[in-house]
Amino acid sequence: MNETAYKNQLIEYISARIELTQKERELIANAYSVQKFKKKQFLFEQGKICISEAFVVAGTFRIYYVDSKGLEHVLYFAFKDWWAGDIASFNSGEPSGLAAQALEESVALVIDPIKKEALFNKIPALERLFRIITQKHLTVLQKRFLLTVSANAAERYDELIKRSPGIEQLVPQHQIASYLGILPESLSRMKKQLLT
Amino acid sequence: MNETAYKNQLIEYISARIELTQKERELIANAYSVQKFKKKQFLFEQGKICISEAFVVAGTFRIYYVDSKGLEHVLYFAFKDWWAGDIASFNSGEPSGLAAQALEESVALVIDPIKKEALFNKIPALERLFRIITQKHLTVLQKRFLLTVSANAAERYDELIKRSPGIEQLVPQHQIASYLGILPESLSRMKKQLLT
DNA sequence: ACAAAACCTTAACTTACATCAACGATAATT
DNA sequence: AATTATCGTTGATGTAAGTTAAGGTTTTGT
Repeated sequence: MNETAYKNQLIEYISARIELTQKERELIANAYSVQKFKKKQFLFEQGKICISEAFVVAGTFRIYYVDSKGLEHVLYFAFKDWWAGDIASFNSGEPSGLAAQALEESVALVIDPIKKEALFNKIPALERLFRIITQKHLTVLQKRFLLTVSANAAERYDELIKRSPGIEQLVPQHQIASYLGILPESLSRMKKQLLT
Repeated sequence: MNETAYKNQLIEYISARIELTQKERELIANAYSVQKFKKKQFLFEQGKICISEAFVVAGTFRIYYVDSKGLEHVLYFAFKDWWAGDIASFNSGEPSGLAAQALEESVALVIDPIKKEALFNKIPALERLFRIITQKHLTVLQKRFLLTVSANAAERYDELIKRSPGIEQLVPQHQIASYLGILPESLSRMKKQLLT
């Protein structure tokens, strides 16, 4: 697959949501750059400034946080056609509290804050689209938070499997445990119990 | 305090962030309506469509979720100069998963989705401001989520007291427990232990 | 092809917080 | 002022998930 094909994937994603002229398509395609990632390679790292916002076109990333005790917590997985970034760092220029790492060979379209700002000024409808995307992300995170505080690990596991069937083929089990907020040992135990 | 004074509070909040002409100030002041709330009165209710987005000018609201077991979980408190709403329901027209209730006599400036959309079209800079506010809300929720999964109740309590000193004078202790994700009994016990 | 990582499972033990129940102190309502 | 809710505390007991440790399997890199 060549660069143009990857970029067309983003153009399709955007033009399914807002109207784009040919000129605007070119502006967008030129603003983003194609980046390939080997397994375990980072899109951005915790503690460094995140100047990469990415649209995943192939593969999978895990976006996670390492706490003060050294434990990792997966905030979300980014699959094909998802966005990956640290909004806080990307917009403020402060060091990121998150890291994003490829779980397999992956490809992403990446933009930096300056180019994104310039795009917004040239294509106002894009700014509106990103406002709506951010709202959507907020509602998803809100649901995730409320589920985390109101349901136990087995219920959260059920919900994940329902919402993302096939995720167990894409993501190692200890990463799923980290997403659920439990240890791999606990997930293993839980799955054994669910069988009975 | 009269209605104009309340509306000026919002105008000040906005004009501290973006430039506003006199005409735009009037447009904003006319789009919002002043609503007074008695203790325990609802700004919006879970299960009903939320067509109210509010800027709190006096008092305090709790925004919370009632889970399938009937337990309440406080998502956040909205104090003076904070926003309160359910973005998901407000924007989609679907029933709200949240409720917002006044914890004391309170006053809020309220707008509905149609008037807000109209305002955005008349004042494009306002749309940009709300994109930034939504991003900010997302980063706050993200921090709250990561703290919830990585720290124990005592650490979360410390963080809350540091971030919102004086909150214990404003909000009853069982609401703080609900915000922390523990039962009132656990918070009571915890505070006793912290004293030793 | 082999060694080294990475990953998964099981078991015994520990811990943070929930649950259930009872009681005193405030605050709201008539 | 009296009555009723609401709120905070304490104690005994229960439980989901963490911790530690070990062994087996699969994947990766050279």
